[in-house]
Amino acid sequence: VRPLSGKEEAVWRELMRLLIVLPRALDADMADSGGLSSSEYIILVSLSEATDGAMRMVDLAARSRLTQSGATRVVTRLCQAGLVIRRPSKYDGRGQVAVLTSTGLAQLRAAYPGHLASARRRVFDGLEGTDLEALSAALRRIAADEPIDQRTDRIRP
Amino acid sequence: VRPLSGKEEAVWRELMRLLIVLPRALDADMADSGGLSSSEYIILVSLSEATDGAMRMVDLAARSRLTQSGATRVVTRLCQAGLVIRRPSKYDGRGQVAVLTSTGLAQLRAAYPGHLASARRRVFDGLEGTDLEALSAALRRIAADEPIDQRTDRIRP
DNA sequence: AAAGATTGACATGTCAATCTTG
DNA sequence: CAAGATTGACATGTCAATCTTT
Repeated sequence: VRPLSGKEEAVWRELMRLLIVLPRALDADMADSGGLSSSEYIILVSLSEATDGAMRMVDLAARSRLTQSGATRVVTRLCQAGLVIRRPSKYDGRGQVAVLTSTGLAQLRAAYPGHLASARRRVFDGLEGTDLEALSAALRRIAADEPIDQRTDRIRP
Repeated sequence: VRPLSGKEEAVWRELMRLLIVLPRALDADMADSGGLSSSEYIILVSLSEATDGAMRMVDLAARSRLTQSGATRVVTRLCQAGLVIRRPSKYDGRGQVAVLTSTGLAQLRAAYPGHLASARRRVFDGLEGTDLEALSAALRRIAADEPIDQRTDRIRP
């Protein structure tokens, strides 16, 4: 395999730095402001965007890009905190559905301003004058994987 | 704070995806090929680039962007595997120095081709025709922090 | 007191195994 | 048997406390 060119090397280093530094910074911000971890936040956002604030565990795992077991763990935490409720699927005896509670929605809304500020500060403040379309296009090509289709609580094929 | 524009939103989503997906993909590749985790790899690379393959724990932690305690843990693992040796600093009674062994260097070299292939496959194969300079410049501005100065094994001020 | 290094307690999330239903 | 969900065992890395040396 051909070694990295100088420019590639530069991209690689920045990318590796980002992978370490950015999650830490964002998580620290979140801990300060809302008290929600990033995984918890993703789960809540996913639920809030779904119909009736409800999603099956598999879909939730796919959407949040956690393992199924990881999703189970996070949802368990959120249930204990009263932000989410678990109920069995009506259509599939194997299925469990996580449902966002009103408390959960409230907490999510309360966390939003902090997250926004964090995104601005850590990412977009530095990107004034950058071609954002080119940037997101480039990022989209890195570690590209299949898009995640929206599914519903039904029996699966 | 001003909400994210459409373009910003797109960048944000891709960035979040990357932060989750890319480390997993890279770690999986590494586990397959060399048997070194990414933290172990970073530590070994840092040592290999230092004079005499030796570095103080603090500097190693800064360079690898781990906590001091995190660095201690990784180095402990590497010592047990015989890839690194620990010795006290000659100049500072508080200091410990991690030294790359010949076995460690060999293992690092053995892991290199796999890492290169992984970098190409996961990142650069998708970036054909992308302006790499613009990309690394953009990445550099995200979560920017102070650069890490190269230090030596001496008494500190 | 401050810096360097380590350790204990803990949080998080993965993998493999397990249980239930389709 | 395959899919969905969960649990046990484990790896990794952080924070706070501790010990030693400056």
